[in-house]
Amino acid sequence: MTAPAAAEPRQSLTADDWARAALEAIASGGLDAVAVEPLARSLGVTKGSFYWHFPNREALLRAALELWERRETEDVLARVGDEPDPYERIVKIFKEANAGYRSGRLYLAIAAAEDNPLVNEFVQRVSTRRMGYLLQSYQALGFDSVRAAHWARFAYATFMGNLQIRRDTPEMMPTGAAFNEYLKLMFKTLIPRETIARGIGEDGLIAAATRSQEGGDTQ
Amino acid sequence: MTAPAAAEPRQSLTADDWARAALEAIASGGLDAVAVEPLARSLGVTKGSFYWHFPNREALLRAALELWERRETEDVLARVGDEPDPYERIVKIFKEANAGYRSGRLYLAIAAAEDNPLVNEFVQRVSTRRMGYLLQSYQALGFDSVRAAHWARFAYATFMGNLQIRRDTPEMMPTGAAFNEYLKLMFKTLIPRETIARGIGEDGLIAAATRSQEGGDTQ
DNA sequence: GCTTTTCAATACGCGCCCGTATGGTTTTGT
DNA sequence: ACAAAACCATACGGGCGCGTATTGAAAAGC
Repeated sequence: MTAPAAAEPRQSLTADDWARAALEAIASGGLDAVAVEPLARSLGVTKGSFYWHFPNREALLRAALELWERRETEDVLARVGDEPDPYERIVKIFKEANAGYRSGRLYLAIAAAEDNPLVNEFVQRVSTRRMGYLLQSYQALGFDSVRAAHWARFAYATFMGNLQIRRDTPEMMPTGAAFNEYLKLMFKTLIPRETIARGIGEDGLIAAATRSQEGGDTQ
Repeated sequence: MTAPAAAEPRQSLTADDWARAALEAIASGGLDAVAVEPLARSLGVTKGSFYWHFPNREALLRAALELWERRETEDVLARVGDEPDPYERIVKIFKEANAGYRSGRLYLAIAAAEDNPLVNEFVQRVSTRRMGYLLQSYQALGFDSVRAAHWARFAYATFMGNLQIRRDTPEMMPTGAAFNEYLKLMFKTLIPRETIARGIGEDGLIAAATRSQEGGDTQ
């Protein structure tokens, strides 16, 4: 613990190395942690390197956000893109989002700087795309677009909130079997699959919602 | 638009004035916006004033957080503390949290800096207290503590997520009648009434619950 | 009336970050 | 082998925020 340490620069840094480091910095220190000199130190180089790869700090920020957006969409697509069953698709999205703590933190950290117009632009796109998946899935479950939008928003809000809870008050989150129970409860509640067969009426929704709590909750 | 403008300092500033200004700053610029010199400018004075009222920046931050915690608990207590019906209590918490956009922004801004130990301490307390209300309410609805914890967490996550959506992608949030529909959907889903009839068996509660379904009044 | 106390302006040094300028070293092409 | 390009170090000026020191002026106490 003598100095901030310096990872040896294997060969020669690329712009992408800087972008990755910037994302790392955001995840653990927020948007303001994207500072040229500290990043240079953590990469074991000096500013001289940076200003060869980028014209200024904002360019780095943009590169980092682009990397983030790419990863985000690729990941989601790769994991749930080919799932045919809409129910399972929603489940996968949920689990994926609830499992990857790291990416969750990153999302929250970036979203926290939504006042920055550049950041806001990216958050907008990523959020819209994610919500789009959910919307499609709920429509595939048989909901008309209005109700699908409500349920999709509901589900999205819930998992965003879970991320927040996980970050801010981890003790509130159950672990092990209890966590699985919690997940199951949310699935049953947020994905009323009976609605498809039963036709879509107000009563159907209520039935689906209420029934969700008495199902066998073993394991 | 010549300078950042300066609100005239009515009389003489108090420590509380500074704390209020600091909270304002957090709401619109994040934790880092709590900076002595900028705040002094916005208050129409100089640092000389600040360092009479506070020993340093951290003291201001603490004062702001204390003010926040006080407001937060007072507000919640004042609005839903005396509501006897647990169903209505949950509804009120939800509506309150979903209506006050300002306080929501503030919460998110503060929580975004949970890496700061001081901040984390306060977030912890406020979150725990809020969650406590929900937990009690669900227990009053007839759930055993495990299930009540699950439902409370679920509801809390959902409304935290709604805050986030409202801040980051406001277009996703419906307005007017559609918003009331959305709220109703969440109420019906997150506050299962069946348990009331099964558990406590108070007819009055059921009446109150059904009554609340039609009075959607949250702009 | 005069002294304290209260509140605030001004001036200074420090640290940290940005961006530029300039030069140095290592690779690559031929 | 030599020039060009890629990559990085060092040094500088400027901005901005923190904290201290010192002085100044209005209100309160006696």
